[in-house]
Amino acid sequence: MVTKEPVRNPADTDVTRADSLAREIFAGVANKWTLLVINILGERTLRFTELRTEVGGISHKMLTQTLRNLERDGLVDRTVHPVVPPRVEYRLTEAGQALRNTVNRMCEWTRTYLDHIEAARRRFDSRL
Amino acid sequence: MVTKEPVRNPADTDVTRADSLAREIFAGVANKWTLLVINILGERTLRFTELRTEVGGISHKMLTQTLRNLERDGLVDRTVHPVVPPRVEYRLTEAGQALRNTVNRMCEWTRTYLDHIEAARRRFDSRL
DNA sequence: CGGCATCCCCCAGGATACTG
DNA sequence: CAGTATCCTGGGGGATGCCG
Repeated sequence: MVTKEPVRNPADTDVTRADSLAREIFAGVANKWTLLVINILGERTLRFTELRTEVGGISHKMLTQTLRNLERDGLVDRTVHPVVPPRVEYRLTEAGQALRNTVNRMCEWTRTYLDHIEAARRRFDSRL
Repeated sequence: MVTKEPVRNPADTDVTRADSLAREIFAGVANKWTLLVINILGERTLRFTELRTEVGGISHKMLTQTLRNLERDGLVDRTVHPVVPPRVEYRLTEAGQALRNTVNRMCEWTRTYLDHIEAARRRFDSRL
């Protein structure tokens, strides 16, 4: 007799625990380059170089690395067109799109609180 | 003649630009420790040590540093009770709460796609 | 064009310790 | 208990170069 859906050990799904799988995944995704790339890759399909120019300031190396991780986690699809010069296209998978929704909110949040934060900083810095 | 609300230079609000204010703020917030701390500080008010134990794996130094940044940006309020031993309490401001909403979604996303991602990784790793 | 490897530097971030 | 400072190491991340 087996449990059909072997329910995951709750310890794995707890972002709070330093050694949980959830934490591992969360930490892997929670960094600026990953989130920015996901944000740029909206509904669109983009080539490597397009991505590179759209994500301001990202280096060739970091973009490659970020994309490999995203591909490995199944958040982006990578399509290689067998032509010369090579044409490689990236687009979000369904899982990637889902994450993108949250990233979008984060970007909106940034815009919404820009002034607020800038003001808070001035206040904080100008007292002592 | 002045414009009443000096509309912000669009360049400042574009997360995409490497040198925009939006990017600066986004990048400052888009890292695991900051997001985890914000997530833990839900509606609750927590003391330093409580936070320390609730955010598994964070070092004393990183927690201090993260909290200072959040305080500076006006995302958390810091209350010092003049007693000995000191009692310092942290809670999210309205801006912090707003950000927390997006962080929560990100945590939920992590749980939702745990298996999905784990499977994708196995597939990716096991070919070549 | 896109991937991968190499070199290298700088700083994120941990460990430790002293103050109020 | 909380904050600050110092020390020190690993690895994040840039620059460059060479292949397919």
